[in-house]
Amino acid sequence: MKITIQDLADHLGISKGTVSRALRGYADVSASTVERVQQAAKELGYQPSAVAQGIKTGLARSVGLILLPKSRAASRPFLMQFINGISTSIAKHGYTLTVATAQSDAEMLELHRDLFVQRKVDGFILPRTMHNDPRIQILDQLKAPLVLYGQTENLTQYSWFDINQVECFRRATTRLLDFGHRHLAFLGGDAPLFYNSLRRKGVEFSIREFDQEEVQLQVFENITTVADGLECALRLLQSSQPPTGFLCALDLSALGVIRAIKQLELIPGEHVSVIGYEGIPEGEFSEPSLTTFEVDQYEAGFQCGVKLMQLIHEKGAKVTGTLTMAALLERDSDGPVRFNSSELATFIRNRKRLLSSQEKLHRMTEKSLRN
Amino acid sequence: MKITIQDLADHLGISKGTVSRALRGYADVSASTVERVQQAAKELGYQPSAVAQGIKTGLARSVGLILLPKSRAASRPFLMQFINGISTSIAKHGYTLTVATAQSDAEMLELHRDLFVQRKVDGFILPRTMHNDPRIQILDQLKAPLVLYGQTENLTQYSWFDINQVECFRRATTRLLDFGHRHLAFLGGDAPLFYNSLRRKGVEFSIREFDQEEVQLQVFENITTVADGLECALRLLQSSQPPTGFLCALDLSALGVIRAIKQLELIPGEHVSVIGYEGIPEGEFSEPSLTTFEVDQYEAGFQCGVKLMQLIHEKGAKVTGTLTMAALLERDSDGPVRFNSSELATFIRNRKRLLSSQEKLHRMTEKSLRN
DNA sequence: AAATTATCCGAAACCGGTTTTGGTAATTCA
DNA sequence: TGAATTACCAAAACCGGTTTCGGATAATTT
Repeated sequence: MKITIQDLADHLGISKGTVSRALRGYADVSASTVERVQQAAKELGYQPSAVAQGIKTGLARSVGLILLPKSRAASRPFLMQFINGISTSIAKHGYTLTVATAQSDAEMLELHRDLFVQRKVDGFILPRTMHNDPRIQILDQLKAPLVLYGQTENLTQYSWFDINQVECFRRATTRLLDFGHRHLAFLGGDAPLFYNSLRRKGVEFSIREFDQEEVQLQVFENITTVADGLECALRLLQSSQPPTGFLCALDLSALGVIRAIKQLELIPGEHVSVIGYEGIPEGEFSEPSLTTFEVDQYEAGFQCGVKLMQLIHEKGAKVTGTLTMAALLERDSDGPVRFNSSELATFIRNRKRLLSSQEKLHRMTEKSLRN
Repeated sequence: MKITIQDLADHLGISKGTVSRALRGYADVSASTVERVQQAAKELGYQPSAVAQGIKTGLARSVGLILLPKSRAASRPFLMQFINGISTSIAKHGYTLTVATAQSDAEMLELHRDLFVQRKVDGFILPRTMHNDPRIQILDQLKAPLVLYGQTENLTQYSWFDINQVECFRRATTRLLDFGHRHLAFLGGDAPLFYNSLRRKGVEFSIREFDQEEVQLQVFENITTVADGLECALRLLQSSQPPTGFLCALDLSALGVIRAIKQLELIPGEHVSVIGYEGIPEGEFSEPSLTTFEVDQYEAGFQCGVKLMQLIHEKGAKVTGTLTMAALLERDSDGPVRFNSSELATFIRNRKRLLSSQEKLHRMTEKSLRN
């Protein structure tokens, strides 16, 4: 069915070795033969089998990307763009992307090992780096080329690409401080992931830089969903010293904070400020729209692909690290401080009393109407 | 570096053929030898090279999925789950998923051909089926196994999986009709894609079923973004016969319609009803939240993978088609009709006059304040 | 005890390419 | 004109597996 190099050689009346050398561009083939072979290959639609090529070269011409979908409902809005970036950059080298998913951490490690040992991939891109990432340890043993999307403890040993998240959160925090906010809360994300400590570092750095003892910061971790953010903010806002500004490691938790603010009949961006990170599409449609950092996932994928190709192809290639910035989307969920923390606390208490008395009144009215 | 079958054979003092037969489970190997080989393979961490295996078996043990990201901003929130479904089902057969992206239709076709001819994949999953899908024509020539995610003209020739979108839109339409709406608009999506005609068919089917001449339906196509939906709805609502119910082929356009309604100072779900399709996360956070159909992309991917494995492995396997339902998420963007179309037109006209006079007043006040 | 059959495994062919080796014919040089 | 290159290509080895073939040994049957 499929045409092989032998078919092509027979058709031309030459040996398959010559066909191969002609197509690979060896010098010891006459120009006319090269021409004839290329012509015939095009006519017959011959393309060498990547599988057969791989056996001699030892390369599968594929890079691995292993995903860990937390739940069946999890959405990664920009996975498409990340994949697009990787695929676009590696396609230049005739590479394709092998994607697999694991349901647990253990399975994920096993998958990395198996894919490389079975020579299904020549290297890996590791997204969502963790502290002392176990994937790195395993791949190191196997001497598998890898590129990190994110940072880790030892940045000189591996190639990596990342957004300068320290700088992003420094800017976000300074922005709130400039707005006059003095009571801040940082809602961190997945604690084991490396990004979390970077984002917190940015917040702390900005506050230290601000050089004022009057700034209060409360730090929380593992606030990863809308529900988490909602619950956490609701609790904080009803405390005696509520924060007037929220710095959220994730857009999702920021959306939860906005919900909490509205649930307390306050206006996000006026009474309480919120800044997120990632630029998920929901942020544009929430009310108010979410101030956040927009991450270019295409670029991230592209750069990771480029770095991996270097590692695989350039003999003795140096590992490289790259930091870029994300764009701040100044939208409507933050602004100049209206109340300081104590005033806000009082406001919320009174508002609450008002609300409950309104409700009481409402219930009484309903009752009297029924009678 | 990497251990080969020959290394393992030497280590055991037997021939590599026997090692292979032992591991492949041939009957003509003694139980004790099988045991010894398996034991040694585990100890030395031997796993056969998929590349080398593929050359004899003719299989790459990979399935292809080629994506076409419309723009660098495009988000596919559930791609992760679709991939997860595919990967999970094919992993049972030792298969992995090869993902590539194309920037144009022509490049997409070329990629399908190349990946199969180069034997990088053994078959394809084709998402987003089109009318007379050119991918099918090309892959048919190559006799490449394929599974459609979506339907097409000839459903008996290929395996496919799809949501019963006709039924979904029949239900959505009947729901609006039951709510008392009589002037409806259908905002279709990408015209060349097959889903579009199915969704419209569902709307038309429901109206015919309703058996009432009084129902008015306006149909539009290529309304694929929030901006499209906004613009289209704004125009329709300010016409002399505005629809009171919008059926949107895509959640994104439905979000645009909601924006348009709010922009005219109307209340979505009260003055005008909107129903979407897909269940994107933004729909949950919009105000009001969007009534829509939730599509299980994991299940879709899983089923496509299962069907493709059947085609590749079961000799003379029959092609199969499967239809399932999506769940209706009854949220707040639709409800009982409040005004009929004429009343709504009057209401919008008056509201507009009111708004502009308010604005005039506002400007006068500002002017007098400045003086 | 001889003949037959089963069991087990080594040797070799094969898959579709790449790369090395070696030989012939044509060309260049002295 | 003869020797030394050079240009070109066929043949063969190789990559790491799978599968076929055939032979040696052991077990069973007659």
